[in-house]
Amino acid sequence: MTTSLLDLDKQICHALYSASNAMVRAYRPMLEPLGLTYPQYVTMMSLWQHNNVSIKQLSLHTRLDSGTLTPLLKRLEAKGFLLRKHSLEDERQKVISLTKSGQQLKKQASKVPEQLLVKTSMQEKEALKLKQLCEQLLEDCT
Amino acid sequence: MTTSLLDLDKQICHALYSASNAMVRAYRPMLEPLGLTYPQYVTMMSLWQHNNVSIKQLSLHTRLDSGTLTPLLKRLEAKGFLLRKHSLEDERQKVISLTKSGQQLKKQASKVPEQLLVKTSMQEKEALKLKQLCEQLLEDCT
DNA sequence: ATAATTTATATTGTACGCAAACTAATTGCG
DNA sequence: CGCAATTAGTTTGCGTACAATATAAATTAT
Repeated sequence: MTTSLLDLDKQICHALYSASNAMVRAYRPMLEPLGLTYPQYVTMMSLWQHNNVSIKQLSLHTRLDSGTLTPLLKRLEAKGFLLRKHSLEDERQKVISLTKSGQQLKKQASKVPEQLLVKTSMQEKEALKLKQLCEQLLEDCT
Repeated sequence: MTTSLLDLDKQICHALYSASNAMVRAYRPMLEPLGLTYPQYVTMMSLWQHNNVSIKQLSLHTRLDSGTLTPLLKRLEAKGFLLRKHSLEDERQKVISLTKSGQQLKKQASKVPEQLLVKTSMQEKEALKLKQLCEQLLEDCT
């Protein structure tokens, strides 16, 4: 049993992959009361910042692609959190707009970030470093 | 449009999630010639280190759960990279063992880590920091 | 203006990720 | 010993993730 670059325990990407999955898992019990999955929560966060946007804009901001967003948005619409109207200026586009219910959900969601932080032993400085490194990797992979 | 903890651009987890997805995407063209997806590549890396293991052991090392591994291993078996024999000592267990072809694949795979590194602007020190932070988060979420 | 190209979104098919429920083998305990 | 509890792996069902393909509207180039 020799040692090599392929050793799983040396792989940065495997650590990243596992951490991302673990993070999504940690969110689940907090998001379930809101009726959201993690990607749906990301989408709602985007819409709470910028309402009445096209799917393209939403895709750029959330980094979820349109093939993922189309069915995801249908599910959020089915839950009554948003509407998918087609744009009048450009018939190709759809305009995604929050319903009252979707807007109100933000209040409940506002407790989620702190709930998660409690779980974490990470200092703020470290956390910011992690974010910066992820963004750098993201940049390189794009 | 006010500012809040829920702003997507402030979210560490969103950066992590996006980076992980981007990383898997970046691997794809390198793994496709080997006939592997990223989780399959992770599994093969584990087996190149420790052959003839149970699914439980594989699950602990790869951090993929058994519900994911069962069908994934069937696909790797269908591709001729491994065998799923049942254990003689404990009839509940399966022993996963690489075929000749699965062992030989390691040679081709050995070029993958460097190919990916080339894409990256990250210094080795930074990369190790990223790995360490991911492992810390993983620990906290577990 | 009409054709060619580009753009926005939707659809399809394959492969995870994982909770939950299930099956079968093994262990532990009274 | 015998049965309850545990353990290993499988199955099911839902929701992504994403390449590839399709469709329709808008833009551009001729």
